Amino acid sequence: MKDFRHEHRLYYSPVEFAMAHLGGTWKIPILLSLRHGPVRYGDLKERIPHISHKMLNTQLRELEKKGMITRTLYREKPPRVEYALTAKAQRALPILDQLTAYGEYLMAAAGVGG
Amino acid sequence: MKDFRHEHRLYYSPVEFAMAHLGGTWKIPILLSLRHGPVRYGDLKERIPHISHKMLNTQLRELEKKGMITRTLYREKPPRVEYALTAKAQRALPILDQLTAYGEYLMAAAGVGG
DNA sequence: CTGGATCCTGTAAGATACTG
DNA sequence: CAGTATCTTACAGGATCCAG
Repeated sequence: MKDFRHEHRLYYSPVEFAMAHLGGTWKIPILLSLRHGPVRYGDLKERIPHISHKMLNTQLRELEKKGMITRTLYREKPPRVEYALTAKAQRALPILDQLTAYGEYLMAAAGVGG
Repeated sequence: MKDFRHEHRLYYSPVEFAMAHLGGTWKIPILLSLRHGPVRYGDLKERIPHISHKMLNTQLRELEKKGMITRTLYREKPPRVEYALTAKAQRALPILDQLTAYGEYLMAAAGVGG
């Protein structure tokens, strides 16, 4: 596999490119929280325990920029904003489910979380 | 999902636990390089472009500690060390293949790497 | 309600040089 | 050949305050 650049960053493999879209602490929880349809900012914040204000915003901006989610502003008062998965992100859902299952397997193997 | 601790670290979900075993820049390339059988340190270093001496060692130690790989020392001269996947890690291979495929899809969607 | 800006800390990760 | 130690830089992520 040949290296390639994208948005000023160097990648070494397709997996690394995929991880740039899914990796880190928060991207997967956010994507999973959107799997059943659009969710607004405040609800997202409630659904994802421990996420800080800043990280939720940062990650939403990144996911939007990468074309994984859409942002829709409804000009009401107070304003409402809804986030939703794009087709690109929906294609990742089966993998995320497998990652969840694998994580549960690892937890059992490590004897935690029971 | 209830939070849990493991090895002094706090996790919020099974996915996050799985990502601790697979995430970062180098763990997946290392695991994929071991998929067809044991590989020695030097060969591993050659097979994984751009990885530094230090990162290879650090990640190998981490993977070993997490029970994802085994380390076998052969007391020859010069000494030989072989790394191999454990059953736990082998269970991740299908997911890594899907991540590769998804990465290729994302690359095509982004118009890179062709 | 939604979002941005700033400051601060811990960890990831590269470069380099050294050891059995 | 395989591995360690040290130094340094970049970024992830938290706390807090400000704004449309």
